[in-house]
Order: sequence, then C-alpha cells, then structure tokens
Amino acid sequence: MLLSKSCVYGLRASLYLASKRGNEYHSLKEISEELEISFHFLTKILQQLTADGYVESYKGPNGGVRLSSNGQNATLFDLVIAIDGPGLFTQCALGLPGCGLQEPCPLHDHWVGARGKIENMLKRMTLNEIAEEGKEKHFRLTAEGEFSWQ
Amino acid sequence: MLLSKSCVYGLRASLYLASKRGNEYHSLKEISEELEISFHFLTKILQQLTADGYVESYKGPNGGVRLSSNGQNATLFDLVIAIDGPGLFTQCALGLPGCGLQEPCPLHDHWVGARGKIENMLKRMTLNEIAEEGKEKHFRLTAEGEFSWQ
DNA sequence: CTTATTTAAGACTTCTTTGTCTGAAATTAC
DNA sequence: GTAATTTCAGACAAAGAAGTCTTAAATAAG
Repeated sequence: MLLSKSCVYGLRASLYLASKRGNEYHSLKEISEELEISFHFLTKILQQLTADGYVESYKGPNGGVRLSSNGQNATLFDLVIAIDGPGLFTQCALGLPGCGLQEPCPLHDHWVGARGKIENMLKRMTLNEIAEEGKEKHFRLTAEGEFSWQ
Repeated sequence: MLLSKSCVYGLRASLYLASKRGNEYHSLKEISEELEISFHFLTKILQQLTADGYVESYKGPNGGVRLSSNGQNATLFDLVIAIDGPGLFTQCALGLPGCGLQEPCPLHDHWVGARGKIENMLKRMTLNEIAEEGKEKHFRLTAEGEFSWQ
C-alpha cells in the first residue's frame, strides 16, 4: 500500500474537519463514527497531528479537535510526512541505500519521475482547497458515502 | 513503502538472474549471498515465482534457479503483481471501496494519473531489456555495489 | 463540590510481514 | 547404494502495524 492505514485515517479525519465551516471543535467520537474508524486508533493519530501543530484539541464537554490555521493551509504532503515520515519520497524503489544519480538502480530514473508526480500532487492539495472543491464535487470520505460536505 | 520487501527481493533476484548470460542454474545460496538477502526468505519468494512460471528450478548438486522464457520477457509489473498482488494498481489511495468516477474521493483523479505512470513505467521494463541496459549503465542491485552485470 | 464529558497517555492484544529453522524430496557424483 | 548438494514445504519466531482497553487529566454544567 502507498500510505499506511494510520496515514489514510489521518487524512480522512483532517479532510472531515476541513469540510466543516466555522472552527468549532468536533469530538473524536463523532469523527470516528462518521468515518467508521476505530475510536482509540483515531485518537492516537490525531494526537500526533496535534503534536505537530496541524490540529488543536480541547478537553471537556463540547471539547474535541479542530484544524489549526496551520492545519487549514497544510498540504496532504505535509500530513503524509507527519504520519508516515519521508520514506516514500526519499527511498529507492528497491530499498538500496545510496541509490542515486552516480550509482542508480535499474528503476531509479523512472521511479524518481513517478515519485515526483505523487509528491507534486500531494503538495498542490491543501485541506482548504480540497474542502472548497469538495463542496462542489461531493467527494467521498467514507465507505458508505453518507458523509456530505457542508 | 511502495513495494513490500518480498517484492523488492523478488525483483532484485530476478534481475540478478537476468544479468547472467546463458541459462545455467544459479543456486539460491549464491544469489542470497551476492544480493545479501536472507537465504530462506529468498527461497520462499522464488518458490512463488517458480509456481507462477517466471522461474525454473532444478534440485540437486549444480541445481538452482533460472529465468524461464516467460520470465525473461516478463515485465517488472508482472513480477510485482505475482508477489504483491494488484492492490497498488487498483485500490483507492484513501482505501475507500467503490471509489471511482461516479463517487471519487478527493484524491481519485490525481492518484489515477500518478498510479498510471507507475504502472506504465513497470510495464515498459522487461527483465531482458533491463539486463541489456544494465550492461551499459552498470546499474546497482546491491547495497555495497559489488555486483556487476556480465 | 460533584458529576459527566472529553482528550492524553500508555499498556496490552491481535494480525501481518519478515525472517529463521528443520526435515523431506530430488538429483548428482563417487 | 551412499553421501553430498540442492530445492520444497511447512512450522516456528521476531518485529512492526493495527486495533483495544484502562486510567488519568482537564473542563463544563449543575
């Protein structure tokens, strides 16, 4: 798989938050139920995004999480790096350390091209912009498709 | 990671076999030592490729494995499918079942493009052709770089 | 102050991938 | 036929990813 499950859940939850107008807090219970993601697992992922400053949290009744201003302008690339780390964008496709221009593996040139395309695509998409587009195009964020952008 | 370790090892071992002129058998011991891959683990991966007809094996002294004619003309795509399955080329980047043109996820269009580029790249590269190119360009197949195309 | 709600933190379990080990079967050489 | 070499097959172990559970800390409302 390209992205880990943690990463996919993190992206979907971030997009869920981006889909909500205003900046109220949304509880993890709400998010996990809407997106059909394990509550405790999602908690851990969003704690990571909170630590990285993309998400703000608030404890207590009516508490929850919301995107920080950093988070609203974050790209999907930023979030992937925060959760999965940079490996996908730096490592050799054959896992060879030191693979590069001087001593490339057979895939190197081609993989650098394809990898760059993925990277650029993720860097072009900010949560805010996807939310705008989502309101027009009704992108799906759940398996069942009951979610709707507001 | 894009490809599993099994897949990476399988590709590297296949390329190693492709690098050898003639069609002698090469023992798994030799391959695992040259490529610095766990012997028993490599054994299992090549058994899979043997079962799929890309590799032929022969038991006994001076036995080993070699590429079948199917294997020589196989693309990297074929081998990836054989080892990792088709998921990378069919699944939604956000893991949503039924993601498609009618109900796309926010990444769908972009991911289909990038994914297609990876797929085409892998489909364009046959073991034979890489071996030819490898002899000119001395591609790396090992971490230490002691391997050389013949 | 007490209770309910919510995130934070971390231990723990389960599942998958990765890696190791042992013995069987086939083949060759003597 | 015997011994050595090699793949085949499957059990087993270790490590990492994914998911669950429990308790603590913060906050709000009565």
